[in-house]
Amino acid sequence: MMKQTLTISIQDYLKHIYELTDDGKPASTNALAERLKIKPASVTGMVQKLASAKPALVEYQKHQGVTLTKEGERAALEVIRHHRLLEAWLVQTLGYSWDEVHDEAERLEHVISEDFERRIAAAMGHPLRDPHGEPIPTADLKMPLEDSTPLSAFRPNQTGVVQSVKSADDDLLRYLEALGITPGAQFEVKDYSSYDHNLTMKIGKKTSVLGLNITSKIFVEES
Amino acid sequence: MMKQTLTISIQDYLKHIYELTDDGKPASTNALAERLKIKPASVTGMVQKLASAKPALVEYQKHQGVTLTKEGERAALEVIRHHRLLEAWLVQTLGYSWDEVHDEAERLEHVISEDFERRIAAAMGHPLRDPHGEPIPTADLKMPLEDSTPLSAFRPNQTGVVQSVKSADDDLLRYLEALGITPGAQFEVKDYSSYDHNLTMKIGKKTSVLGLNITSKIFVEES
DNA sequence: ATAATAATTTAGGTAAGACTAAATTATTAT
DNA sequence: ATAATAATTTAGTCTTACCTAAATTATTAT
Ligand SMILES: [Mn+2]
Ligand SMILES: [Mn+2]
Ligand SMILES: [Mn+2]
Ligand SMILES: [Mn+2]
Repeated sequence: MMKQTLTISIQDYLKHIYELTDDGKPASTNALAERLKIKPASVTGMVQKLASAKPALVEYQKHQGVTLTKEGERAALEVIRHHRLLEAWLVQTLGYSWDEVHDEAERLEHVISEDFERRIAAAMGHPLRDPHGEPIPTADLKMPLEDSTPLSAFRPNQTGVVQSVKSADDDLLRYLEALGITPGAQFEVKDYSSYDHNLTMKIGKKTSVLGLNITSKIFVEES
Repeated sequence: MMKQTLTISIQDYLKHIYELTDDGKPASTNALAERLKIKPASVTGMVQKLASAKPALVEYQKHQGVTLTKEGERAALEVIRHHRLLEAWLVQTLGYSWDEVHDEAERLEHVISEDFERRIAAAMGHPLRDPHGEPIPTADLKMPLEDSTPLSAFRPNQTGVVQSVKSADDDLLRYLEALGITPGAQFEVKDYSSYDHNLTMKIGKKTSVLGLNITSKIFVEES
């Protein structure tokens, strides 16, 4: 159980690898590069380093992409817990809106102490989700099981509740908020177009037509 | 008016140069190195860089030490404002004690946004001093004038009020708190020893004898 | 005024983490 | 099965910010 502090860069790599391997498949060099906004060549270099670190943080084989080791996953969950707790805290105590919190949390996540983490978690009563509806890893670094499907899989007459919005795009978040699409919102699917995959949805009194680009980022529970 | 973000290292150099030049005299290479906990040779290198930056951040001549330019001073005050607002914020909203806040603020000061700065300042009602009694630079980056003298200059029968404690040593801070020596505390000097410069002080019901090492770090106003 | 000492600077190196350009390997379409 | 294309890796640079060792300059004591 090594407690050596990982660099901010490494923390970001691990966090993004965690998110990219959510589907069980290894994260590709290019996908990681795009997420991290750096060049693929740089990713290869770092990934090789992480794979040969004292306790290896990732599993890596040339051209096969990367996955996290147990150690790497722990470190990733630590960063994700920081990030999501911070987002919740910024909203709850400083009046940030859900489209403003991500960038601030992105920088704070790497520098807060474990003590700070504990204090904000306790101050908020140990919240289970961040402002976007994403689950917050527990203090012992277990990621709560998710039970939600992408809205894009829904079809007319199905109803449900919005659980989370997986996006850090502040324009999109403001747009969705204006439509009433935020965690907890109830909706009914009214129409579906097989050509462009548009979904017509009723939320409250509003009816909105959403493209696949959006519906694939909204996760919901059927009801 | 350049808004290019300075590196964390540079921000720390400027902050420490500000504090070291408080007395009007330039900061020496060695003094800076000690504060920054790096080697003097490294300080020389950085200081040369800061002096020849696009808008120069410091004034520097070989063997003469450094002082801040207007630009450098602005940047230093920005960091110091962050630091002190953060310390106040940590105490007021998360229950930190005055001996716990410094290290946390030391890391956060470099990554919070101007928006975050504004929000915590407003949430606290724009406090004038940090938990150690140090003045917080205003939003337009003016350092409030200080009107306090070191306790070490006091002699028997003089009375006063503690204004600030200039120390980041958490052991010392806890010790002083136990003696009742915190900002706002009233005291009377009972005795002075010219041999060791010890001062015997009465604070509330407690009487304590403090050495020069401590009395030179406590700043007070006579009353 | 000199010599010893202290402070500072120069020179040369290292480690992180990025980049570009070129080479290699995989995948896809013909 | 080949050829074209896409993804990935290698090799070599660059910048930042440190370091050590050696040289230089300043200060202090004799
Ligand atoms: Mn986020
Ligand atoms: Mn980050
Ligand atoms: Mn402080
Ligand atoms: Mn700092």
